[in-house]
Amino acid sequence: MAHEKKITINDVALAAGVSTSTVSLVLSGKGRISSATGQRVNEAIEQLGFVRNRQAAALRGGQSGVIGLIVRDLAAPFYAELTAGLTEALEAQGRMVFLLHGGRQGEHLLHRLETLLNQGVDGIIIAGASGVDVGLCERAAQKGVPLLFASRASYLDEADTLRPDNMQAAQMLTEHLIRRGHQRIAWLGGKSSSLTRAERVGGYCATLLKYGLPFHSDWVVECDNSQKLAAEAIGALLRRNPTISAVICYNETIAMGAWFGLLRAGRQSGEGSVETFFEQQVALAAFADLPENALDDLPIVWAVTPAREMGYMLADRILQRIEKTETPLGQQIMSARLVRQK
Amino acid sequence: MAHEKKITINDVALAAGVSTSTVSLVLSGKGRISSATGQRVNEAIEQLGFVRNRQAAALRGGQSGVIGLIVRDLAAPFYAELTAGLTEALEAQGRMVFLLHGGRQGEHLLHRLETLLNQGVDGIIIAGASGVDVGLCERAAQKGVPLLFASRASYLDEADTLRPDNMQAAQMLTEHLIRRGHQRIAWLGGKSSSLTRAERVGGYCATLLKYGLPFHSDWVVECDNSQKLAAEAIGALLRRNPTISAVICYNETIAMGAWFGLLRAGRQSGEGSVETFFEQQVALAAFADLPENALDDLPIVWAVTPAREMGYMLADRILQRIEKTETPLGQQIMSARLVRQK
DNA sequence: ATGAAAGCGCTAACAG
DNA sequence: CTGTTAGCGCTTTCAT
Repeated sequence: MAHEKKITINDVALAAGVSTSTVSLVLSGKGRISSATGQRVNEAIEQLGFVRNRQAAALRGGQSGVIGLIVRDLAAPFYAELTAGLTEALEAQGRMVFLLHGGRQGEHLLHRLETLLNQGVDGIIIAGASGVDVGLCERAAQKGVPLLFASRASYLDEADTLRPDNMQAAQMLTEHLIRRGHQRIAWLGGKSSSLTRAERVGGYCATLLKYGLPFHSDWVVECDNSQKLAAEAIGALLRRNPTISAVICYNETIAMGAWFGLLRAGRQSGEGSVETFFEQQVALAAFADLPENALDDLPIVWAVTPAREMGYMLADRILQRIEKTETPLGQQIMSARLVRQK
Repeated sequence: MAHEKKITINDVALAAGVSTSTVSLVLSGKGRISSATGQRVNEAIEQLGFVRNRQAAALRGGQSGVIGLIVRDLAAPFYAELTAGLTEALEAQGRMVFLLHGGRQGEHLLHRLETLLNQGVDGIIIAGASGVDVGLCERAAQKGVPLLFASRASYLDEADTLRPDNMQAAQMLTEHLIRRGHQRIAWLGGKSSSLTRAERVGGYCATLLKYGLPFHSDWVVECDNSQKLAAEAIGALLRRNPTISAVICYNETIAMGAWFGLLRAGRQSGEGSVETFFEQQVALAAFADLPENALDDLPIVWAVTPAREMGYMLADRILQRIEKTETPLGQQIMSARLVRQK
């Protein structure tokens, strides 16, 4: 392999007949350089096809142009979208992303953070951490590196955080059903240990009460994340409480399962009237992470978390934190969007 | 912000009572270091919580420990899984991943490559590029940086490539149906311009012929990627050709749509017998990217592309190329797995 | 087996 | 406005 000779600012300086520091100044646009010199330097850069070596820059103390991203689970659509959005936005700003995957464990997290810190990243984003110890924030603060969290619920109170507005999403969904005339609205799916679910159920419950509608704790059904189980659960629920006219589902899987369950329940009865009842009378609403165009085929109302835009916002926010040294920390929330069948 | 002092190999050297070069040697395991010294150095490292600064190492000429990854579309499950697998495997080897997103355009690709090269990455993986010009490979070769492609079909003939075995997957699916007694097997979905589809249809067709079964070009139906359209298409197909007993679907969306279509077709007829016929007699098979556990609820046989394992393989392969300077280029294919309802 | 010294490419004082 | 200079943290000959 014929390793090509690298062109450095020295070569550029030589070609432009200036010193290296002048080139550096032009590159970073800092010093007050005469436009004539700037011109000449830029021409030389162009001609030689010079690209600044960020490693060296970072080593010396400048910015590396790199943001570290620790993602809990890339294979989950929510995080994939978020990562896509973040990467896109950051690249548009001429920056790059260091990707670390699987940020479950606290201990590992600290080590990962350390790794990123030592790579000289300009900022760090942790997506999907739950129960973060303050050590992380302190460590980053010590190093003077902005640290930002993105999560699905409000785990972190003292850190700079972006998260979806789960309550708002649930309120929106519930209110939509109520406006459509539903009064007896049940909840299906999620594990009660989930904080995200707690927030959503909270919004659902609050909205019911706000409209003076009944809230029955046995209309809130826990369910593992499986279509099959959801189908069974909704069948049982409706058999026990035939007056329920709408069900809010915790996510896409539950919603699909619920829909199958309605079909099946209608069919099992063997009676046309009941079949019609279930299919036409029970409305389905659900939360979703997927981009909207994937959802347009089922008669379900969705509250979609705009994961990609969360990525954009994260990019904005981290850049802000990097540029302006003293940006106040804070919680930022992202509203969901209502998506109905076309 | 109180920027903490960084611990460098100097600190380690001081603490261990050796010179910096000794520490460096221990770190890279190169020089012949006495086990006693090695011990002492490692203790010091441990105690001080030292983490080696890769940037400096890379700058000086060592390895950066970083692999560049350019992904076409992170939000697509296939690439998300692949990226997850790759990142996981690479991290396990103490390496990191530079993520660039959106590698559609050739021109941008070259620029992105240049960016990565200038970050001092040890290797580059491009996932999802189609129609790559040779310039990329040459450029990487000039710099002595291994370049690896991952794609969904065999676009690239001269490069080091990993891709799924689309023909094998289609053969497997078709053969499975034939073994189950199906003789009249149709194809639904995909656009005829897709190379992936071409390879799959090829496998399907070849297997039919191999078993002496009929291949009708009008049993191969193109279809946009929408559940609704797929449902309509399968209805029309079966109406035109009522003897078809199995349908192979191009992907998950098509398969779901086809399934709905079968349900609907059965229902529309209003006759129990026809309903039973469609539901019980028409077998559905399909290609899928999703991890297996998401697929267990529908009576569909899946050929799943093991995207995550492709990520692992990519990691292996790039590391191999990095370590052993002269690894022959080559095409590597990844077989699909058959997944049936439990 | 280990240490001394010379940079990698760049930036940031400080001079001029 | 621009040049000089001194490193950032690490690896790597070359001595010892």
